[in-house]
Amino acid sequence: MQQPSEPSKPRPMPLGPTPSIRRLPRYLEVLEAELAKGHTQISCTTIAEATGQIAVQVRKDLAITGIVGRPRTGYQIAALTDSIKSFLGWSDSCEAFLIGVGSLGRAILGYSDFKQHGLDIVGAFDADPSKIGSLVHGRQILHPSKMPNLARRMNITIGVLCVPQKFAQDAADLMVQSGIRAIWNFTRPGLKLPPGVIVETVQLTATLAVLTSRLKAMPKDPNTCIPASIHSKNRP
Amino acid sequence: MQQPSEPSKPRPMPLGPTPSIRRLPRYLEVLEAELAKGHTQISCTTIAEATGQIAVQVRKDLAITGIVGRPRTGYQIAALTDSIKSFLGWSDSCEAFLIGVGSLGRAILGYSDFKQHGLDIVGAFDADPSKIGSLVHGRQILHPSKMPNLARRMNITIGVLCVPQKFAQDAADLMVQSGIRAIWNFTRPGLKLPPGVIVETVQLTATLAVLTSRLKAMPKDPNTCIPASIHSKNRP
DNA sequence: TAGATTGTTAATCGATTAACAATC
DNA sequence: TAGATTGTTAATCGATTAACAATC
Repeated sequence: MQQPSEPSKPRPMPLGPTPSIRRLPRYLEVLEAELAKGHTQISCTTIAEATGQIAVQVRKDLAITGIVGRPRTGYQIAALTDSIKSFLGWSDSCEAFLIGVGSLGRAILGYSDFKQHGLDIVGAFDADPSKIGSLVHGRQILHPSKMPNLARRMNITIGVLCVPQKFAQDAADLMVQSGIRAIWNFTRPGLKLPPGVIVETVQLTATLAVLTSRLKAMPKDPNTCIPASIHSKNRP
Repeated sequence: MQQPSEPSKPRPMPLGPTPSIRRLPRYLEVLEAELAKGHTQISCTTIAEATGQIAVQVRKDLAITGIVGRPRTGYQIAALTDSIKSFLGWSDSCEAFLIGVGSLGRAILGYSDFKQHGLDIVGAFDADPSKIGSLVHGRQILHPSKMPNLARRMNITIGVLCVPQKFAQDAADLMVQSGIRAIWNFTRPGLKLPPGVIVETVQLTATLAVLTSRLKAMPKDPNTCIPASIHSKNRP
């Protein structure tokens, strides 16, 4: 699969299909659990069972990371973990800045798991004077005007955007000016950004829409989410 | 499209494809903005431009809600809004309970926008004795043991699951015992639930994986997220 | 060896996009 | 009327699944 014949040429880095990439973090969790059980090898069948998928899909997903398994034995857990992390850019956690320390920004700052998942938020910014200087989960809040210099000095390439909607475009512009090239966007989609800057927008309302519409479409109590009575299975 | 010939028969409620459903909330935002501008009519072309899509897709997406437009004029904004909200189950916001008032749970409780998006969190639970009784964004935190009775009394059908991973299955079981039939899950996927209970899992690490892997695959600075120098465009 | 598992090619499935007649 | 827009059928595209030879 990988042909390391010309290591000097800047190879066209494989992108990989989005659905596969989205499944990779889940596989990492399974690998960690299996390693904790004392196993060193794992097969696609095992991963598939643990994640509720079929083995072929797991195999295809793993293949995009460049890993090569062995028939009969499967994959070395350690090597597979490295391969996935390397592909995702999670080998060393990237340093990131966060702007907008409202309740969501605060929650993200407090979610320490991200450090294992490629993201280490090393700076937090907010324009609210009453917040500046205060500590939130160990980070001192700075004024956004400090971002450009600091980001360039620290070579920050990832920004987490959590400001209120009306400040979203300005804050994104500031990130771009600061040399940030990838934005994890918790504001609405539709930011105008120069080419070469990557955005991933988290739309919580999209998943909420799926949940509520499926609930509404359920066989029982079809037209409302406040059923007349939960127990009246067969009304006359 | 809609043939209201047999209103008494419990019609097989249309489900609709997930990608379309995920886009509907975004259209609602556009409709609200257009209404604020004083418009009463809107075409798919306009919605498509505002959301960065093509008109046919918007039309197909809107069609799943049952709305019928008029050639030349498009759709009545008010009627379209109602149709989307009705399809999503957002006409009246559903009352929901949240369990796990850590930093993420706190953020969700504080995010008042959800009330416009079909979700009104009217109860918050946490097993931590130091939290019980305290107010978080206007809700008093209760012990989880109070959930079953309260949920049945209030006919709660939606639960928001924000507990630490190790308590996830127990908390989900408690929700099911409480009569909750749809779970918005912020813990890891893989909850074991009886048939008929709907789960939507929010995997922030999945979107983070897409962001970091795309960044890693960018033409500039391909193999690291800490570039040697941002300004050295053409190194010799 | 036999059998489980891999990697890969082909078939299926579903969503997106294109094409176009119908309509206001 | 002419032209923009809708609803719908057909074509394309991409992802998932099935089938199978290769391998340890």
